[in-house]
Amino acid sequence: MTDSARQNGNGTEKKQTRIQAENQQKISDAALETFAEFGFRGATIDVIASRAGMSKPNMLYYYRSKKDIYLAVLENTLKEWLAPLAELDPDGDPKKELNAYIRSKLELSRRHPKASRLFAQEILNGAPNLQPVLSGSLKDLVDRKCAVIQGWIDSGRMAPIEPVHLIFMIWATTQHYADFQVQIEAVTGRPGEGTVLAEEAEDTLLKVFLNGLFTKNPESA
Amino acid sequence: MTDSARQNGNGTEKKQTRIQAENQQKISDAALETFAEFGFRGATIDVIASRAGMSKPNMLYYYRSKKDIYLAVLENTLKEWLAPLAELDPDGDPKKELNAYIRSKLELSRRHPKASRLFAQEILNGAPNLQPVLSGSLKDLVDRKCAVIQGWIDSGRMAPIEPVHLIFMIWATTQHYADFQVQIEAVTGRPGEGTVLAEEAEDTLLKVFLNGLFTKNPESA
DNA sequence: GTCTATACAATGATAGAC
DNA sequence: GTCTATCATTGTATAGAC
Repeated sequence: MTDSARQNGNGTEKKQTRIQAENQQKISDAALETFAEFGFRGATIDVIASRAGMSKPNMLYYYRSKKDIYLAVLENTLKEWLAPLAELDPDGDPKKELNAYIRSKLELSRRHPKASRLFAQEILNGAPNLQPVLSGSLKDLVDRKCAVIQGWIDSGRMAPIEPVHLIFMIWATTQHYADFQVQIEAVTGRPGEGTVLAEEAEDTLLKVFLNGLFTKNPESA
Repeated sequence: MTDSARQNGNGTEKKQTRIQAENQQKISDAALETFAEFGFRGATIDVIASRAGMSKPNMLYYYRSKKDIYLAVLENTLKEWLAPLAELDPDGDPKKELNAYIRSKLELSRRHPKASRLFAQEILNGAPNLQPVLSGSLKDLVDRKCAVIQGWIDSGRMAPIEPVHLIFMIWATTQHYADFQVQIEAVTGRPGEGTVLAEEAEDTLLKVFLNGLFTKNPESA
């Protein structure tokens, strides 16, 4: 099958490959949507093919199996999902750095809510495919950034909280607008406005986090 | 079938009913665990019956269908899940009230993580069974509590944030420890310690929220 | 590359003996 | 109440024509 996409002697390999790429993209989009909604086991290749606008066997011409499709979309979205945290700069101003991190995470949640829900499903399922990443490169990254935050705390530049729990707080609050979009729209009575609501949340999130972390001489709890 | 549980002339109806109740409990526990992990479509009655320690037909003697089991566990956990918010007392001290709310939500997440994950699955699936509740009684409750919080803000007793987003922030941060338990354990390198980690989070959560909301004259963001 | 037809396994649910 | 056996349906994947 990869062969048929390659056997083309006149230098127009790109043309063949483009059709393939377009279909793979359609499949990826449909698969992301479906896996994000129902998880790996709940999603069916039938529904994915239907949403991708092609027949089931044709879809399986591009990916051997349901699992192959799943792993492809999971990996596709993995890099960009972990990217923002890496930007936290030890030499920057703590308040500006955290402000930027919260904003970029919230924007990611707004722009790629399905990716967020896909990860949520994978984690809820016990992270059978992501475990190595979570306890490997992600843990390493988090450890490093916790050290950065701890450094800011030790030099008295922010409130003394537990860095790792602050990171979890930021993940939770930002991803919430993607993962629980349906609930948020229902509770606010604003169906279809998930993206707008996530935008409107930015003010409150930043106020609470930044005021909470960077106010001098807080009253004792 | 309900008949056979009732036809018992000697007043020991409780004895019959107890067996039934015990089995229903076993099924509920197994179903909660399974639906929380795989969602409605991903969970199989085979796995549920196996985890409940009984045969598939026997389980279906207690509940007609997979959907019946699902709706039962969903409803079972619904009331207690929505309870804490109702306690927010307009006449109480804002800081104490929010402190108590955050603590009770976090405790709920710690004590019933599977219930939390069950709701997460239902929401991710598009809340096909909870929609009426979300946009009905839950919306009403949230609306009322938002008014309470807005009252506190208007009287200058807490920082001017958007009440509904504050509520979402609290839901997100507390439920995160249940819903993403696998990730949290992996990232911290402390497998099996999800409950402990949620306990340890309390300090940081309360510091950020209370300092963020109740500090006078915050620096501007 | 795309389709129809189909093999084969998994799943939800029931029948009927005990 | 509980079991074994079974059935209808759905779901994954492949065969093979075009």
